[in-house]
Amino acid sequence: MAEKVEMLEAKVQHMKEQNRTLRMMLEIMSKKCQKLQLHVQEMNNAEGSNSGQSEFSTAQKASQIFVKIHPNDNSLMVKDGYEWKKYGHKKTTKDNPSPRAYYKCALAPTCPVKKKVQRSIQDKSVVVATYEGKHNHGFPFRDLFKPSSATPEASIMDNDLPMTNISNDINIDLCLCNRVPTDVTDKQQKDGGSNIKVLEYVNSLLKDPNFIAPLAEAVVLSINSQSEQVGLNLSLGLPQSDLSK
DNA sequence: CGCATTTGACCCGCGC
DNA sequence: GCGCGGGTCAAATGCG
Repeated sequence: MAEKVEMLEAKVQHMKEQNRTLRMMLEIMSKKCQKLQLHVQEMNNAEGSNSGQSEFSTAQKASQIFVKIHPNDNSLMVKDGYEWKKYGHKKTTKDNPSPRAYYKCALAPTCPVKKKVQRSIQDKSVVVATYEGKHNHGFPFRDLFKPSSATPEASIMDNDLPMTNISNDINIDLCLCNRVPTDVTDKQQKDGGSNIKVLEYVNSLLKDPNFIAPLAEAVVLSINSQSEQVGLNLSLGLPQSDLSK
């Protein structure tokens, strides 16, 4: 009996820790969201003074992400949580001798989103994924956090999305789920030991699917509920996902 | 057998 | 008008 009570207490303690971590993350996300709102306001003001310019549309603009892969990996597959159907391939292109693959979003037959994937001409261990269009369906959370969808070697390093300057931190934080523990960036190394411990703890939590899926959903819903006030819709570090539909 | 991937052919826009 | 190159289609192929 006493053992059971101890076990339950331990569980409660564990849940409390998880809760605290979740709250911390939500707090951080809220702060970032506030920064984002400020930046959007600045952008809107700037656009207003630029009356002659055409309207900015993220749906029309192609965005790029850079994904580090294993140098021997020739698959040109970029795991970003969505399902993609390959519909074309080019052995070489004029500006880049590496093969290029063409993908369509396979999650919805009517989804217009396309993706081009090609190795970077500068760094062969990096592939450049170019996204065009906007998803007209929700984001597949389960697929994103399925172990099989997180390529060990692949980690999103940087992106050139329209929101890069203002929400890069958000992207990097949430993309940790795609990282292996050994994949420590320079930035993380500079942060010192305490951050590494936090990272280890976060990694242990990230291995628990029962924790991950509700966490991600809660975080994104929280952000989006705030973002709706300024007409924004954030993604999990991914280009132009549409979570609210 | 069904589905995903591969790959050569074809289409179309653009520059000369 | 022609050639080139990027993008797409669809038959062939491979795999579970």
